Amino acid sequence: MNNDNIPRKAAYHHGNLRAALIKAALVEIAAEGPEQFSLRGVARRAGVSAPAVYRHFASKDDLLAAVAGECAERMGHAIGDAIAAAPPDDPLEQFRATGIAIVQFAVAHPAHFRAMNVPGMYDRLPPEQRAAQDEFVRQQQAALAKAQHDGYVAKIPLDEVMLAANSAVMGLAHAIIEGRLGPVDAARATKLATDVTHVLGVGLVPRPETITDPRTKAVTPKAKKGRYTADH
Amino acid sequence: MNNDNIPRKAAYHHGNLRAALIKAALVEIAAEGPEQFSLRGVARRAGVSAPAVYRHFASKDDLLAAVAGECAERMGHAIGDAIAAAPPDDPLEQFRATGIAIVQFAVAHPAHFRAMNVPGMYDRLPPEQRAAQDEFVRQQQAALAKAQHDGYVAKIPLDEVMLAANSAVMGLAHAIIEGRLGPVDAARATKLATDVTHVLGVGLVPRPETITDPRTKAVTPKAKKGRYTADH
DNA sequence: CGACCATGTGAACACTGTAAACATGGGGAG
DNA sequence: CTCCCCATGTTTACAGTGTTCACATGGTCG
Repeated sequence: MNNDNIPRKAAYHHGNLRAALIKAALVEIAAEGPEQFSLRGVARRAGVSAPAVYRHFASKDDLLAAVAGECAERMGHAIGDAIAAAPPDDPLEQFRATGIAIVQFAVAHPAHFRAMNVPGMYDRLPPEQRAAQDEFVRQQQAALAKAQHDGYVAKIPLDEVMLAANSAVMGLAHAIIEGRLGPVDAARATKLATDVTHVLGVGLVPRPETITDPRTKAVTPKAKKGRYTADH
Repeated sequence: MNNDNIPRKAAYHHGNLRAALIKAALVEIAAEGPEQFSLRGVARRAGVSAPAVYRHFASKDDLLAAVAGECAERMGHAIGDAIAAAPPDDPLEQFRATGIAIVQFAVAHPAHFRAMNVPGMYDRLPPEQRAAQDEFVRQQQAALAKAQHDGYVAKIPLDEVMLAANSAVMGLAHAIIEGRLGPVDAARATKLATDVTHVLGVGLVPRPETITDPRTKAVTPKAKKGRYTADH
């Protein structure tokens, strides 16, 4: 994101420490995991003494928030690429691609993924990166809205679908990197993500007016213009 | 699980330290969160000096695994209760209830929930509690299988449905306790879980042979005895 | 009763995050 | 060009951590 030959604020003793620290933190966090992550370790890695970090970050948590922001940005790019690579005339497939991209990113960079999925991290994200993340969500939502408008998706409220889909994807990513599914390589991760989004997708395809309903309890989309009845 | 008046191994200096330590760790972890969790802190809380912990646990991680096991056991009980409270003749609703129970547990005890959802924790779980967790999964799967057999659930492979449903529930729980959905109280958590399981449920209800399909790309359940085609 | 061994303690080590005082050197004012 | 200032980095220090070792204690069993 920043070339060293363009010192935005100033070129100081180190060159551009803040950026170097974030970069060092990224490799430290990838090597040790976000829990073993040590401020002194990244300082060592950057060839600098520990308190120097405090000239650029208020605390260890602040540094962590910065790297989380960087991670969010990278994942955002991966997602953007996935959208771009999906069929441009198929918004549902675009939406689905975002989910698969997230799982792939998580399995490729588990530590980075976990670094940004930490309680309260979203609120602590640097505003710029948070905006980027919001922008991605907006894109995702737009694709889904278009898919729904084009008739690919049942008329369930958008935010509910978004929540369910994102929850499923995030949950799958967590399950994988927590090792609950055993060792999972990139190929298998893609397979699992495909399966999960497939199950979701089955639910999202609009259904005809009458459906086979063994009992009257379950979903009955007859009366109210396509809005299914919940049972609570 | 263990009454103090039944000292299984022996009654020693403290009474039953191991159990007391786990209990102390549970309140410590609930108060400080699983990252700030401090071995010395729980030792203090138990009125004992730090190295005493090492007579009962090999390391801090080992202690954490024990509390995670305790948490898993508690959540397992909550899930069991939820299944018992669901309509006994409605396996799909039972399955759904497990998901809602998980989200409710997560929002009620976020720190405990996070303590057991940590990379590699499942493998480190005490065998007994891991067995308990496996047993819960088995129950869940049985309910789902029965639901499918009874015609409530489309003929998607069971493990895929399990994965999708559990991913969605876990993802929702994570999203809530990470604060990405803003402040969420118990009532709202239940609402969200209901919504998500509802979206999923819509997908799980069997659909007739022919469906409204705007293009030929999407799901087309015609030929292969109910197995939908994936697109990769 | 007496010895043993499981259980708990105190001191110590390497490490961590963080604060305060001090050193340094590049860039702008004169 | 010179000089001073202030942003940047260092040294030292402190409290707290996980963990180990040598030692104290006391219940249990021969």
